[in-house]
Amino acid sequence: MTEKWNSTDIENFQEQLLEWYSHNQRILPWRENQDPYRIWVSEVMLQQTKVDTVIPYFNNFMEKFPSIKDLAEAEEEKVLKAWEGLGYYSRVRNLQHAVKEVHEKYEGRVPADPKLFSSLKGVGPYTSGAVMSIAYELPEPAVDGNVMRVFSRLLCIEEDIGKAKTRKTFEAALPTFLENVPPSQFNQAVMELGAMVCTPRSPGCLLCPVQEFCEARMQGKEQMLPIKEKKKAAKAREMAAVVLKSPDGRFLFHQREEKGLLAKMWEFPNAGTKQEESQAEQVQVFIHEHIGEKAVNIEPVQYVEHAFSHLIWNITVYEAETVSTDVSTPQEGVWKWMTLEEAERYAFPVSHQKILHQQKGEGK
DNA sequence: AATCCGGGGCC
DNA sequence: GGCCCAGGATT
Repeated sequence: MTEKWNSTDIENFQEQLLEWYSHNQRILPWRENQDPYRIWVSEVMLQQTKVDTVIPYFNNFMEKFPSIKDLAEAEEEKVLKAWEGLGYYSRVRNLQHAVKEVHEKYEGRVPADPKLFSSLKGVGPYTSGAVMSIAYELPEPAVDGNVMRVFSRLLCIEEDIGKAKTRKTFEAALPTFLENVPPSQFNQAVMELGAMVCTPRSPGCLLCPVQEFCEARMQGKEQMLPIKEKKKAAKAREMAAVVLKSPDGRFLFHQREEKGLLAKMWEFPNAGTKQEESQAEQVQVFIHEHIGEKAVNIEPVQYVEHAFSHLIWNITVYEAETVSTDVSTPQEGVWKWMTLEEAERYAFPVSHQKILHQQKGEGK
């Protein structure tokens, strides 16, 4: 792959890239220092998530959980709440699990050893390489989407970057490039280049500090790379959710299971509905089975459309009232009667935040 | 190796 | 509506 590169090429490439990075890098909160904990948190937040989205979450998270110890000792509910709206919620549950391990086994110090660090929950090849190189200056490759895009063009690598195996091709090419440079600067420079210049659509080759080294550019193929297979379209699912209100102004909420979609997030009672049958009747049955108590004034009040990557929820929201103040909760699962104010302490997926907002009169 | 797991912003 | 994003765990 790199047979065309002699050591002088490598040096010139490194110098031009690092020179560019030193003047063009964005000022980001996790670049203030090389605190391994801060770098780690930022890298987990940045998984499949854009920098602009992460910044406010990162600042808030650091305010609430400034150190390994703080996060290790925090209540899970509070941690999940700090992640509310970011998505991929297992990231933060895995992060807290791993941080507890660091707190207990390593005296609160992030191990400066790729093998040990990689063994922690939620730390894969990318995150390990990123934290080890950025925080500890270890010459580890950190191959993410940016790196694969930049190097697929640079070296004209035509493997499908959607395949799991392809990452290894890039990891194999990188060690040469990591010689005799500060690993933290080099890895971040490649990612910054991918984010700012060597972008997915219409790459800014004319502004690129290493355009003269780019094999794809020489062959006029920069628009064709990287190769990535297309994904299937999302499937729609009809749902009904119930805003069930008791006479004393509390609402029934449910916590989702420990595994699967939106694990451990809170929500209004809801279920998938069949299109062949009357949805209002299905809601009636659902309430009866779960509450076992008569509900009155059942009526549709809102329609929520929510798209995930691979799934679309079309939720019709119903309001209903229980007759008695002496309300019970269903046998199975975790349920809670709360006022809307109390519910604010818990983490809800965006789809159900839309319902909450409507109920608070912030709707539309 | 393929699938699951969120949400937002861009075209 | 499709695509992409500083990916990892599970099957």
